[in-house]
Amino acid sequence: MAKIVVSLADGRQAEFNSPVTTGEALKSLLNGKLKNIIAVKVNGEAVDLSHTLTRTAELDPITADSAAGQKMLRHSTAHIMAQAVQELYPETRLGIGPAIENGFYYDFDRPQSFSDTEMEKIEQRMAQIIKQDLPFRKSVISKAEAIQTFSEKSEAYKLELINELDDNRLNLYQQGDFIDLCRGPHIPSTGKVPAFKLLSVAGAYWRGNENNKMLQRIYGTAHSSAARLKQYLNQLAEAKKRDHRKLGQELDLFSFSPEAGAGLVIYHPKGAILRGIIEDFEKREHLKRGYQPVIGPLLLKLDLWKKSGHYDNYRENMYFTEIEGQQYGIKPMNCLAHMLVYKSRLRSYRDLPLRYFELGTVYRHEKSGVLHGLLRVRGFTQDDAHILCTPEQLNDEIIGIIDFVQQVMDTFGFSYTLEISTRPEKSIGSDEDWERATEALPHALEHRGLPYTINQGDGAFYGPKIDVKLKDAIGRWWQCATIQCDFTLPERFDLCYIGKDGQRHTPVMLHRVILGAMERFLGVLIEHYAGAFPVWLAPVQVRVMSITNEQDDYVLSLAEKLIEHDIRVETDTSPEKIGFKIKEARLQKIPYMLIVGAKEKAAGSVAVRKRGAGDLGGMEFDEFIQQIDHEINQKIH
RNA sequence: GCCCACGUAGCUCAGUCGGUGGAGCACUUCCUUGGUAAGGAAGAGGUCACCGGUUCAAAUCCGGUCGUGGGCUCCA
Repeated sequence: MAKIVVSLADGRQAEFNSPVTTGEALKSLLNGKLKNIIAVKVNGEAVDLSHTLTRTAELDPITADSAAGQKMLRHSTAHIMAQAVQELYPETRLGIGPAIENGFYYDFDRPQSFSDTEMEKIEQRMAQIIKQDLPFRKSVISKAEAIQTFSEKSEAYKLELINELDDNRLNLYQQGDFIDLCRGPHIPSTGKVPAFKLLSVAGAYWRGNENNKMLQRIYGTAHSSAARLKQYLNQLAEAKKRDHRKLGQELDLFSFSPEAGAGLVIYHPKGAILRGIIEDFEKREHLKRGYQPVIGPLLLKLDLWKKSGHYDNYRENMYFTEIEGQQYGIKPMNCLAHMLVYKSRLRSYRDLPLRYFELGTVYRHEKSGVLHGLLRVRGFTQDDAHILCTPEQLNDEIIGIIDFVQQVMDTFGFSYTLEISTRPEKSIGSDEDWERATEALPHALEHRGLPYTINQGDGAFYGPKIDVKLKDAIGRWWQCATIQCDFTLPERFDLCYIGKDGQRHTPVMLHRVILGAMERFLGVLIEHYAGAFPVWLAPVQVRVMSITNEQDDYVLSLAEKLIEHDIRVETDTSPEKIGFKIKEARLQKIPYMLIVGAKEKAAGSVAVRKRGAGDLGGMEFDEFIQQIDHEINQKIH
């Protein structure tokens, strides 16, 4: 038999005359030290440390704190949790249990739901299993054997998975008496889990299909050390502090009222100002880029929604009403009125592209369980536009929108991810049009060298789309900007333009939003800045406060001057000590405090305190105005 | 919509075994005029989300409705 040569990337080598496990091979390469290594890549493929090498290979150790290692650690911890659950509650049947970002889950089918005390018991049993240091043993079996094994255990969900697999060689992993169907690889033994915690229990449909049974999903997390776990839990606690729902109340930006209805935002003065600032910014940016403002009605006749396809494809999300026997639909999208603007006269190819912009308020019937602060509501306002252009102009228009998105996101300091969503099952339009549109989108992104992922079957019913997603405080992604191709609606509405050839042609339409919904964007924005808005966005930019009530008149005169400079200002002339006034202004995250006592009043100056920087000392009033104006104009964040 | 949990003063939260509800902050009044993260005192504030049931008696137990939270499904 030929010699087996194993090597590491740094060139270290070892030779063996007979097959060895990867674990043994690594031991001899690393002088017996494996402490943090839980698996290994063999010629690029991740395998267990118990994997047997039969030929020469390059090894790349996977440590517990690497990305791949953490994922494996979490996946193995999911198995340990399943073992604990079945030992404690043998009537429980298994769903699936993968690693996810920052943790893992396992889905269980059990007649009773898991209570808090049961969760604690599960956690304790897991700790015991980890202490026992049971090895994860892999075995490769045939499909028939797998069916036999899981039939004996009455694991119907596992059987369903097995039956759908084409491969006749399946992997089983066993630790103690617990056996699971699993591709692997796993950590060598249960004792290699340094720190874990169960976090929550939630319902989850089997295989993500709402027609299937709802299972109980237990979420948990595992880390390569107790310190890392603690750090992660701290991070979660910190994230909660910047939750926009909490900040929205603390900063008096908005509220919801059960009396008004779920998912309907009540903007308080400061929230309304913030939104207004963003809307003003948006209007200017759109005008700069050749968009024309238009305004459509909130209700349109039902027949129009039938014509557009919304009634057939989007009815369950719409609200309807009746006026003098005539049926109306409340708009869930803004496109219809924009098409009516286009249709109001005959268009020439010389008119195109036409870019209609509207801060359009829409209402959608979202299922009650999905409502979520400002991030998912029933009434919201989109920074919506519809671009009508010739097919030849399509690419440039998409590129223009992508650049627009990039510039706006840079202004707010956001990073984001791009996704292309393709044709869904429920859709209208010809195969040919879908193909054309689906090609145009990646083309534009590639033209700008932007990375993206594909989201199969997640497009709108009328066309494919590019989605821009932003992250909230807890790490959830929310779709904000979206660019959607549409060849269908212009046809349905008989839109046309006269081409160079004197003939009628159908224009192409792009639906697009930049911020998406003002509500959602505000929510993400609040979390992004943790409520400490840059000066240009802050609802209150300056609070002027007196040291003693002797200076109240001076405070009021300063406030007047600031208002003349278009600075948003509040005054504090309460008979409190200055420390108390500062505390209150800090809690409101106001960017600048102007503190004036007898000294400043006499000199006509101000003492400036800046959020994050502290006491800046005395300053001439004009100097302060210059400084804050600069910050506002440059939109410094 | 589905699963689980929760709903007590404007806010954050106590409230034991079923026996007519408390604290801190905020608010009002008074005192205090103090130079960079909480000065002091008094007062007011509640149909314990709502509706129904069990009970001599319900914030507490049960059912329903509304709302909220964590998820699933679905979307900006």
